[in-house]
Amino acid sequence: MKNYHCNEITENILSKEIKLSGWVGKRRDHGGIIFVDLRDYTGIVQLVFNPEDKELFMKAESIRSEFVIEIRGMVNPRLEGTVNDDLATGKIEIIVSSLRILNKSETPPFKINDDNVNEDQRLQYRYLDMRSDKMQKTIRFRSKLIQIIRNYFYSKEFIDIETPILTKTTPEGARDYLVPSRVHPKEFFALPQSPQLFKQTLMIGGLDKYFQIAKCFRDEDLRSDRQPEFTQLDVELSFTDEEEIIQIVEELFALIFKDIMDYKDNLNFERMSYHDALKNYGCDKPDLRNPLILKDIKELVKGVDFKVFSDHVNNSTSRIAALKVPGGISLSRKNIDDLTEVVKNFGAKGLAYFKCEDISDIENGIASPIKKFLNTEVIQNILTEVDAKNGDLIFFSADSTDIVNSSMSALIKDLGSSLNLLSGGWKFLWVLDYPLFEQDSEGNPTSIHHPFTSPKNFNDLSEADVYKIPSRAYDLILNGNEIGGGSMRIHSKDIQMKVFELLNISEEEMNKKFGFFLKALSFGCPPHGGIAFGIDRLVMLLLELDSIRETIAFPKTQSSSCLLTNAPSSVDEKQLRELSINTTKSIK
RNA sequence: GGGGGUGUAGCUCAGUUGGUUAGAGCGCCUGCCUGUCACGCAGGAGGCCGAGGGUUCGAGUCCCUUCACUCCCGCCA
Repeated sequence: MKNYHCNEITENILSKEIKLSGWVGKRRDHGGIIFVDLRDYTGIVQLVFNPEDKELFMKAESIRSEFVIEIRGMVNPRLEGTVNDDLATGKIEIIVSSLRILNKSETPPFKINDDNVNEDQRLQYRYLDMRSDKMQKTIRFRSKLIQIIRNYFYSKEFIDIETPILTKTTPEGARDYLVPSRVHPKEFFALPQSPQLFKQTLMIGGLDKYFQIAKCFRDEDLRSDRQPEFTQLDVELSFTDEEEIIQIVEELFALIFKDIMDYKDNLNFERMSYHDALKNYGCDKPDLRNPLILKDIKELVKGVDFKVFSDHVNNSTSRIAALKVPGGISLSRKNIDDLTEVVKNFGAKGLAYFKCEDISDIENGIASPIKKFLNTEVIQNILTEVDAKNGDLIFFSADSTDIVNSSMSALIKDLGSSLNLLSGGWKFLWVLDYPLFEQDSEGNPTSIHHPFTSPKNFNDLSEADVYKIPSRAYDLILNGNEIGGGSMRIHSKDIQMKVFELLNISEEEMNKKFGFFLKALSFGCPPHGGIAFGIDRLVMLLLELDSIRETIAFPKTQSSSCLLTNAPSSVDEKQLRELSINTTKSIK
């Protein structure tokens, strides 16, 4: 006899005897008749226990929530007036003839599909949480996504290669998770932050088209979209260029959206330079669904005797920007105070604004706490620059370029969602023309992507201003979230050494850390490039989930612990001795 | 490393200016109930108020320390 799933029980198999197994969702005992909602991952079906069979009925009285049962019974149409339209199987029910209790269950700490349970409870009892419709849907979606990705790359004759999890520590970048070597006292493996050097080495090894669904590890602080171990789609090709990689990726996303997103329209991939992204949106991952854009007004406030502006007018590392919010006049004092807190988070000192009540009358029609510092001509020029209309609110930010950009992009993001300004569904954006380097907090050059990214032209490396050297990097942004990034790589040892040199890495240091790779580059490395995507974050975006933890079966909490297993945990002295390890902090 | 929020029954929460025996809904247990599907009715059990310290005649409530969870900044080549 076939073992059915709950959603397979339909009016097509009426009066047929079937076998069904699953979990008890809910028992409704009416004394003379018992109803049980039987649940599996496909849905719920109602079982009916009648009192004629005394033994069966008594057994049914003993079952409780989350018992695992197997039943045999007859599929019956429901009596008139007892049809449940809220249930997919609400037109039928199963008259049970035999019941096997396959396993009992403790009373669960929370109901399976209760969506009002705190996350720490759900993580502690992840196996119960997983029985919920939402988790089932997410985890199965993730599996299908990975299946599509694998099939796509296999069909394009890419090969799937596993790279090591125990590998060599990579300096710079994120902190590594370290694994002590027992055989080599005082030496450590590191878990990979990404398979970057291995995949490039594969190219040198003549494995032209590589992909991997790779686990990566970074020992940094967590966020709602960041986990210490995560899964990356990693791709690398030889004898290729940016356009080919972009085309491969766009084709993949077209397939994903068609197959599992139920999306009929053609996807539209826009392109924007890094420079334009920062200028218009203050960040390199703009959300194109958001209509708000920044305008530079430094030139317009040159002669203004107002310290907030004048401090930055002649500073080349400062920016003065205006942000017009159409209809923003309706924002209350409280709203604006809250937004001020948002920008203060990013180091901004405050948030000045104009309320445009009547732009034809600058004397009386513009309300602003900073109006007294500005003459009519300056105000008029600003209104013209942002193309203000009556009812608009204009925010101002003046500070170092970094602070203006980060605070104003946060403001744009906040206003976009709080004022419901987002429109247009799925917006993909390629950000191109990144510089090779940016300045770190100590004023030294650091790679925007990673030090293996190729400069646009090799002789660009002799450019006097290192921050102007263009690179061959590209990022893919979806609705304001970075989902993938890649580049054409350096394939010449000399260029690679030159880039290390510009990053102030001594020859001795580069040989110690990357010697194996520099040597490999010298043995006929083909031109190559690739890209990588964060799978967890992609699932989160596609399913519009609040946190990356929802996409991972067994995620870590914000303090990088696992509530299910209580990892990490202390270890025996004996284990430590074997590894030649002394701990410096006492165990809590 | 820094800032914000939360922590009271199994779950989700309320708890006033410090003042008798700390509450509710759901869940759980017992009994009754033959058409429910948020079943109904009656009764019942269940609390180191996250932990430690302090102020006070008296602390869930005030103060200090600490832990856990969470959001954000830094960080994440």
